Amino acid sequence: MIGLPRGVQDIMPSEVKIWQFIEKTAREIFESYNYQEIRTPIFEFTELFTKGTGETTDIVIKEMYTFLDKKGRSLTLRPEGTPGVVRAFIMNKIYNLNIPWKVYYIGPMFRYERPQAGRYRQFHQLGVELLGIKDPIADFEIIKIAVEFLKNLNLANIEVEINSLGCQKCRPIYRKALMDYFASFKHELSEIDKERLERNPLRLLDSKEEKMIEIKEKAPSALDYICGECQEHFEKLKNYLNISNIPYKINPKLVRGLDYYTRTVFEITTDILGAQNAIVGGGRYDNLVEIYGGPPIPGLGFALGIERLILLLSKIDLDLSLDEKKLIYLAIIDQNSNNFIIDLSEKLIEKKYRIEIGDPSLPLKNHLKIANRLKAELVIFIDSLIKEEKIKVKKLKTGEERILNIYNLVSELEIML
RNA sequence: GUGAACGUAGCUCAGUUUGGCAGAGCGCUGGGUUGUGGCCCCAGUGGUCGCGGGUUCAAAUCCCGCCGUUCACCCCA
Repeated sequence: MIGLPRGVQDIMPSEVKIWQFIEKTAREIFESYNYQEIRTPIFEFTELFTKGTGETTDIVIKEMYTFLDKKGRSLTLRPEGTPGVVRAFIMNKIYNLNIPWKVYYIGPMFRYERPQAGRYRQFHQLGVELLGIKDPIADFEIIKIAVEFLKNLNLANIEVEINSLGCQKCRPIYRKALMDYFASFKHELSEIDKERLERNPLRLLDSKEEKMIEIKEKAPSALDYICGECQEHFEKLKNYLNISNIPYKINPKLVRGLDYYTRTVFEITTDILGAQNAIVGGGRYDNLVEIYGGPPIPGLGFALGIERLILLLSKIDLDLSLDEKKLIYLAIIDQNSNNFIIDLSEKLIEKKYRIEIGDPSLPLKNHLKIANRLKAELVIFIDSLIKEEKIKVKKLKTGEERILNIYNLVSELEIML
């Protein structure tokens, strides 16, 4: 038997309902805030991610599925959604006519990591991006949409954490302060952390190594170093959150693993997912459009892991069968009724029923067994009665049976249901 | 990439400590009962014990390698 590569999986029919429910809810919420869906390619030039996501990030250093195509071009399966969206924004010159630009996406992402619960090599993200608004009301809107979405899925036990990483002007000052601070502990740092210190000292803040937890406790906080404008931006965001009663926690140690973030970063976490506690992550990226060679247009967004969401939802009871169409099982006993069966099937489907056409070679008993297993509401017996233009119908729940005239069959069925 | 646990029927798992005929429940198939399905009763079906190698008279069981899953680290969604 040929198996499956590590970290990828089938989403089988029995589990697809929850996916559809999540996607439907997402579309409803996002579109009610006037976001439109965008579908970008699953692979892009590798450069898009090295430049955008960042050379110092773990994603780029060790997690990308990168390969050469037949002409020797370096391509990469997208590890996250934002770079593709921003690329599309620039390539299609949206900034000339259509900002702010509000889009969302749903689709697979790929990262070469050791799989764990809620973490796979092919996983699915649902993300929202907003380009062209500098005002903190945009930061608020993005967080609000994420919270609203989770609320609509009946998720409790979630916490919003926010932080500000400053802008191009003040970030270097903070970066310097962090380097100076950690440099004094240099002899205590692990090899990886020493390297981080040089390349991206912000990343040291979410290290979970025992020594680091202690050291970083007293590390300088970004909020003390950011400039006046960034301070004001952050204050305004907090104010919006207060007004709309979205509870949040300021986490000065919250940094994110992508290089392009500026100012606001946020995460929505839960305590019931073990180490994979981040369910939503996002932030502002005011320089990314420029990094890709576009005009100076600010942007921000969030992404959410669908597999993790499903893991969370599996802990609460959800009835997803409510909006299903009612199932009618056609038990074919008389083999010479093809015309009638085809005609009846079409009529039932037109009336928004689901139908299951039973295997005509089965005995009556098996038809009922299968109909019961499929949770059919009604079984229609197509047997010798058809010669008298009559047909027998059984309601499975009550066992009630009726003989109906074929001419007003469909309307009689509605009465039985 | 590091450390640990695990992998037995379609599913959930027992059996591994101390090597000795491959097991249970659910499901599935057939039968009985029921007005013809569900409930109940009876019977049957189902396995390369993850894969490969080694030790042994004998391996699901002990040893080694590989693959996969899970948990933690790393990191992130």
